[in-house]
Amino acid sequence: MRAKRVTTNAKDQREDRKPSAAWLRQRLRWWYRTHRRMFRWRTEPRDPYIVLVAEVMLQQTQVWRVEPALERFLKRFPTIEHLARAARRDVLVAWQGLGYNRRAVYLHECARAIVARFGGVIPADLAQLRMLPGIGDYTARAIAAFAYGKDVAVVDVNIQRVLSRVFYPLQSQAEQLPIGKVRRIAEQLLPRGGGRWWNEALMDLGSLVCTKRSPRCSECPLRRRCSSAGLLLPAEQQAKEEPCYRNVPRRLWRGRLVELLRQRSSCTLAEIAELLFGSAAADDVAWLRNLADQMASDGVVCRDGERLELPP
DNA sequence: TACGCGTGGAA
DNA sequence: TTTCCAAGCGT
Repeated sequence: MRAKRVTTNAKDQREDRKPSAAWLRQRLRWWYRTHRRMFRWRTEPRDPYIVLVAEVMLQQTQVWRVEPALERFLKRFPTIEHLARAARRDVLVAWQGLGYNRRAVYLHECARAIVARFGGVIPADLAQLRMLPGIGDYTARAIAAFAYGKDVAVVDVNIQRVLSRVFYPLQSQAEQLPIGKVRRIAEQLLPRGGGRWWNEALMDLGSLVCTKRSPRCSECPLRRRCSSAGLLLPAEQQAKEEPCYRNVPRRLWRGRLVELLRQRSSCTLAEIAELLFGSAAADDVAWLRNLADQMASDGVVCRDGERLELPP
């Protein structure tokens, strides 16, 4: 008769499930061979410019939305030199449908900085990448690993979620370990020479299987050693309030304003207030002027007196 | 550190 | 219909 394992508490029992790095690498490499996703930014040989544009587009944005936008964008701006030379307005027009229009401004300035400072060669060095506008910790690591095959641990929200769940027993689908803790784990796990495939595999697993809501644990290659397999329950939602005007969140007004200026070359504040609010009352124009000024400081619009347009 | 920043399909 | 969410970044 087999003696029952003696455990002091439930947590210790879960700790036993933690997989070794070797096991994880073997399982994930096997899974990745048959389940990896192919994208324009993953075609070989890797083009760092395509990786850069794609990674900026992918910030907080789903793949299905980025794929067609990236094709349009690359047709319009085939090289980093084309992008650097372009008018800001054309970059914002090409950004249509992606949202977070400030990213287009950052990407444009990023391209200009790379042409000016690095002769148009996108850096492979993390510190140099981090100094560029719109390139944060994630994107710098993504470019180093995916474009140049550097052995750096990439931690996006997908990888953070996968590693959090695998190494710690989580009961809510919303829970995850702090980013710093996850990065330490990720750096320990990263196989030599695995900068590309390992990070992509973890990311694909998080996107396809270890999803935030309704994770497909039964299809997961890591389920036998995952601390959270079978534990995850839906998170209780808690919406937070956004600053609104006329019952519409401020950033929606920002989006509508940029979209309006994509269609028309130039408008007065009063015309825009009429189009957006159906009213050009003094309060509405004043509120719009304030909005436009902040957007101008973000670089997504250009205000000349009472006229508003996309920046040249 | 917490907040503001777009979009539109899915739940 | 409403709510939630998706390869983050800068301030």
